Amino acid sequence: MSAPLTAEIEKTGLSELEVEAIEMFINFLRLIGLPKSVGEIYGLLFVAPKPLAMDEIMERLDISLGAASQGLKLLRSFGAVRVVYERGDRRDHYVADLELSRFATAFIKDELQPRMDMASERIRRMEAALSELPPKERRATRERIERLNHWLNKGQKILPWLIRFMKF
Amino acid sequence: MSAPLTAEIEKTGLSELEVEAIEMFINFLRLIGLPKSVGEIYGLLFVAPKPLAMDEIMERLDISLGAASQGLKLLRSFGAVRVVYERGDRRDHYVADLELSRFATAFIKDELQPRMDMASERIRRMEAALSELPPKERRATRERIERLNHWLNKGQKILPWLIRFMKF
DNA sequence: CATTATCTTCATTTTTTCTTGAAATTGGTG
DNA sequence: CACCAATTTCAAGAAAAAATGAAGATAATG
Repeated sequence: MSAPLTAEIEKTGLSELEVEAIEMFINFLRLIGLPKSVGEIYGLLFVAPKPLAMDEIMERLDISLGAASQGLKLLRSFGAVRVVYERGDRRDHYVADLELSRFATAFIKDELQPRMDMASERIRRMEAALSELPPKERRATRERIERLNHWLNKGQKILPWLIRFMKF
Repeated sequence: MSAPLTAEIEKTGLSELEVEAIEMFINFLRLIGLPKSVGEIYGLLFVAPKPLAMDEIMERLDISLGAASQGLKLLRSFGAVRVVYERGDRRDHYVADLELSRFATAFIKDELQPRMDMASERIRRMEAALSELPPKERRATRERIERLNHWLNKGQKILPWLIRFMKF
């Protein structure tokens, strides 16, 4: 097999640059619970020199119609991807929003904050359940619950700060 | 079905307090990619008034030998759980370390930092691959890679700070 | 040092999550 | 307004992750 003259990787039809970007985003987005296909799509769009239509994305990444549609829908919902209209083409075209903090804020909003709210309620219920405990265990258990509460508050405090930091 | 006289929930053998703690930790630890069984174990130990042996954990949570052994191994590796010796009992007994920051630091060390290191290398390779690009696209692409780099540095900067904040 | 309780490992099974693609829907176009 | 390209949805299939438990390893005890 001869070395390619361009950066195209024959087998995949993706340049080395694209492959690196795609793999990077697969890795990072997986960290916040997003499926591989979503990382692929965002990675491809992140380095794309021009807006891509869904069928181009499907073809270049070799993913299904459904994965492309659902992945783009999710990325749109995060604001991580935007639709741009290309004159003379019926298809929607997509560009990456380069503001990576969108992923973090979406994660906080969709995953972290709801769990923290639930945790607050749980802590309240745990405090109520303390009375059912043998008196001997009460003090130590109350302290542990207090510690949970402390952590939760700390988390709640740092989140807005973190968001601001990420947005620069 | 009559209301239980104690806090024991007949069906599960777990008190309401324990159930709340367990569910809370299942939820939070899942966020950092840990399986349900690990959250269950830590949650149970977090509110346990005394050290528990592995077989007690298995029985109370109704999980398998393997899940208990592997979960405890992982938690030990994080420092989230410690072994204490109970005189006159051959079994290892476990207590939760209450310092929740251990999970965060383990996550950073095991998941986040390695990916950041990989990303650094990728960015270097992407910069090298720029030369293969049509000159027209180079500037814009270089800027995007630069933006990735910027984010990565920002991340690297904030991590030690975050860790310190969590440890108080 | 043989016995036995305890614990770990790992091949298999189960469960969960992700992807696929056909069918239904939408919306632009002639 | 009928057509058809583009997109969404979702039931079924595939892949990945987690749980199980038997077999093997370890270590305490008499």
